[in-house]
Amino acid sequence: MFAVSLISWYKKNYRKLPWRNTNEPYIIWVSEIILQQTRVDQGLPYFKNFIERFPSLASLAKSTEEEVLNQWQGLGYYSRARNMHYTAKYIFTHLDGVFPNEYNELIKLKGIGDYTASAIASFSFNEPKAVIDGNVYRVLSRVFGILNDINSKEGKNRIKNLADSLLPKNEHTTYNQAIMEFGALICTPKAPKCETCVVTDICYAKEKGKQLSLPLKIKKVNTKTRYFNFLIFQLNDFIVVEKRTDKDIWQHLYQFPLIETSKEIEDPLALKKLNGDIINLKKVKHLLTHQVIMASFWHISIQTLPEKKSYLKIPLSDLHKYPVPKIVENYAKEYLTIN
DNA sequence: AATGCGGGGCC
DNA sequence: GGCCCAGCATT
Repeated sequence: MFAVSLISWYKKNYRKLPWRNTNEPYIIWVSEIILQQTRVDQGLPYFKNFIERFPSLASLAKSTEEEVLNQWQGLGYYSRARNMHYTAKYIFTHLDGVFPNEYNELIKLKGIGDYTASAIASFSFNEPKAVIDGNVYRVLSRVFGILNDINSKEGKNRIKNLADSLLPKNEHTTYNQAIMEFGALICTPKAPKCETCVVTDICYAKEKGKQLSLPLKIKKVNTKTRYFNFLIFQLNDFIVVEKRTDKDIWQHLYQFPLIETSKEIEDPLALKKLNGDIINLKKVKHLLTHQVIMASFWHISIQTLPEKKSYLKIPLSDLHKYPVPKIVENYAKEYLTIN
C-alpha cells in the first residue's frame, strides 16, 4: 500500500521543521509561500526572520510593502512577498482578520494557487486535498510510470487523478507531508536513493531503469542577456536610488539609477551628458533562471546630484532600509560600506 | 498553452 | 553550463 508505506517511512525519517509544530493557518501560509520554488535550506532562515518580524497576520497587514520586501530581500520571486502583503491586508480588512478555512475560498486569494490552497486546507483545516508540487510530480511519475510530459494538460491531469486516488482520507495531513518529504530526501531528481526506498518493489522507474528520465519535462529555455549600467552618484555621504516600477524583474525593489543598453558601453557619463569622476568600476555577471545580467557598477563622484522625478537622494547610511536586488546588495556590501 | 519571475545548490 | 527547487499570475 503506497500511502501506508510512505506514512510509515515519514514518521521515522522526517525533518523537524518549525512549521510542522503548528496548524495555525498564518504560519502554514507563510511557510508554504516561502517554500515555493525554494529549497528548505534556503527558505528556513527567511521563515524564522519573517515570523519574528511579522508574528501575526495583523502585524503583516499593518506593515508597509517596503518593510515586507526588506524581509524578503535576497530570496527572489518578489511577487510572493507583494502578494502576501496584499492578501494579509485583504483578510485583515475584508474578512475580519479571519483566515479562510476551506480550499474553495483559499484558492481565491492572491498568491495562492492549487498547491498552496491544498496545503493550507490539509495542514490547517483537516480538509482532504492532495498536494501536488514538484516532489509529487517526480514521485508519482516514477513509481506509477506516468510517461506524459508533465507540462502538458494530459500529464497534469493524470498526475492529478492519481494523486487524488492515492490520498488517504483520514491521514491526509501526514500523507501529504510524507510524499513531499520522500521526494525531497529519497526520490531526488538526481541520484535517487533507491537502495533505501520503501516503495522500490512497486516502482516503475526502478524496474525499467528510468529514474533519471522521469518525470518527462519538455521545455525550451531561451536565456537572454541584458546589459545593466548602475550609476552610483555620490556627493559627500548622499547617493541616489530609484524604485523599479516596470513589469520586469525586481518589481518594487530599489536600485541605483540604471541605464540598460544593448551592449557594453564605455562611458555612461557621456551618454547622460553629465560631468563627474568615475572613482570605481565593477563588472559583475549575475545569473537568473532565464536571464544573464551583465552589470557594470559605475561609482561616480559628482558636484551636483542629478535631478529626476523618480530619483531619491538618501544618506548612504539609509541604504539598508530599502529593499534591493541581490546584485545591488552584494555591490553595496563590498564597496559602499559605511562606518 | 506559453511565458515571466530570483537565487542558490548540485552535478 | 544545465537542472531543479513545498508555484503563481498573466497573456
